[in-house]
Amino acid sequence: MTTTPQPRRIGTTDSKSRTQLLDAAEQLMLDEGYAAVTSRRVAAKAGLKPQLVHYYFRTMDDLYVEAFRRRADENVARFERAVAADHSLRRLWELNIDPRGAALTIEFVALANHRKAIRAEIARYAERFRAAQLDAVTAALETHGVADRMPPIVALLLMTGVSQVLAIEQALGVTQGHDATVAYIEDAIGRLEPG
Amino acid sequence: MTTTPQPRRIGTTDSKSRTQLLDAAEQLMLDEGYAAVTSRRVAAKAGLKPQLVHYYFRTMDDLYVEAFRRRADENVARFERAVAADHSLRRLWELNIDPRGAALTIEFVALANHRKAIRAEIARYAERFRAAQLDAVTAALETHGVADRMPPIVALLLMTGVSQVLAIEQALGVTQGHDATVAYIEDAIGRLEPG
DNA sequence: GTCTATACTTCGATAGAC
DNA sequence: GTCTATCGAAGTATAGAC
Repeated sequence: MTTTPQPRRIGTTDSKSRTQLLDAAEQLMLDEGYAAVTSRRVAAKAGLKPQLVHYYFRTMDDLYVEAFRRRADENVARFERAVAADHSLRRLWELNIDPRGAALTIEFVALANHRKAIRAEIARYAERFRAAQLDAVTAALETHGVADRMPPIVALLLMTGVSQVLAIEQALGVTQGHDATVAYIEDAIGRLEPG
Repeated sequence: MTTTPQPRRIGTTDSKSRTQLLDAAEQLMLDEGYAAVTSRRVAAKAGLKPQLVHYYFRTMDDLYVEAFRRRADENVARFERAVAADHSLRRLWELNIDPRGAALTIEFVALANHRKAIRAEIARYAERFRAAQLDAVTAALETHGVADRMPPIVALLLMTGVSQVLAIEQALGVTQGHDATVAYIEDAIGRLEPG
């Protein structure tokens, strides 16, 4: 008994409707969370019929994965452009502390907690992004001659962690100590990179 | 035009069915995410009829808030017991690095992003927990005479951030650099608190 | 390649029986 | 105080018309 490969039943990748559906899905997830990203609501926001969601994306999972991948690719590209232009520790910190998209990240991570397809996709992305960031941090710390005192991967995880917490709490409206923490880190960076 | 106060339509707080529903909701949220916490599925898991959810909790939001509050109260109590028995930096770190409940936290934060009632409840809890932890960190850093080099609130946010990132990535199956980071922090604590 | 008609499942919530 | 019968809306997905 072999598994019959599902007919993909999918339109061209550059279809206008397809792009509209992805845009609508992303906006909905941002505004109301992943539970609001249903075929009916996505279609309504895109001004299309609900059945089209299943034409362009066979299942809702496929839509989620596509939406995530599109955003992830864009993020990696943006990061690489920024770092190529200015590979300082300060620039890296600025990129991390930007809370745009933090809500989107939370939603996708929550989704990943119980959808295998999403989890695999996010893990792949996380590793790709981590590797790119690690290169940048390593180069910076070695330039400043402090890579032996703090391993670059540790610095990176600390930076990632603190910016994530700040973003989450900011969304909740809890901001006690945020300014002090940002100041502390920027002060530390300033000692390595004056000006 | 005054707002008619909704008849609360709620059973006694210590009803057995009520507790079963809360247990089922929590388990479901943990296993499959908040989107799976529907009246029908919660009831099925508790071995009860779906309509009972609306009897004990008028709306689904009320159920979410109740479930969160119950867990939050328990967490705060557990933290205070642990810290009262041993108020070292090491014990605090151990409590934070424990990834149990990280998935639950993600789900609730995701819910909070688009449900006002949940957001308010989580924010209240976050502030309560932050205050309790800050007391402990402050006491520890002052004991070790390093509170002037690193403000306690900064140390706390760094610790919270790093343990949160480790927990999330662990759930995703991404663990590069985790051991090194834990070792780095435990080494730093070890220098302050030998043994 | 694009979209519609349609099937069937599950949702939250209320009214009212016991 | 506890639970059931029932409603209308919304969910995913497929088969097939153009």
